[in-house]
Amino acid sequence: MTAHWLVKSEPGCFSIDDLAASEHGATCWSGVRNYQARNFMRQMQQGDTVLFYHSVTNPAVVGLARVVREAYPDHTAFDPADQHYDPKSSPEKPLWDMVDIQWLETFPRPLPLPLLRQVRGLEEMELLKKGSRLSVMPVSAAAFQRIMELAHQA
DNA sequence: GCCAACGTTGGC
DNA sequence: GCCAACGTTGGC
Repeated sequence: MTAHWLVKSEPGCFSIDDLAASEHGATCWSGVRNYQARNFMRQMQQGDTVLFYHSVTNPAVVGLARVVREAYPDHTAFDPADQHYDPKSSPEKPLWDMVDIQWLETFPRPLPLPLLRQVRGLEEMELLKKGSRLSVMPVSAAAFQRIMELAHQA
């Protein structure tokens, strides 16, 4: 059974265009330094679909990707020069994981956060909950369906 | 730019 | 184990 997820990224840092422009449209989703988000990534399976969300600037769900490699150690945590360096993680005892995701599509029209807040049936989405700061979260099959419909409405 | 909400750290 | 202080996220 395919599961559905949502990942957040600041477009100024890494946008869906950056993903699409990556080699094979794929990238490692590194830099996650939150246990809850990490644990969700560990549950991701190859082929799971991933909604791509732009945070901060024009917050919106902007496209779709899929998991092409399941969780493995995030090597950026080992590099003292990396922005996401974490001395508590080492190649011998990795603390943080990442997955690889691949671009599938950029929606013909992005779905802005204020719009999503108005959609009946999405009220329970983690994304829409007050104070939600999770950067990786599960999405129910129903919510996923609804969002895909909205994204492709004429 | 402001600030609310949240997670983490560290003193005790 | 508690909790205050701090840093970060992210909407507005």
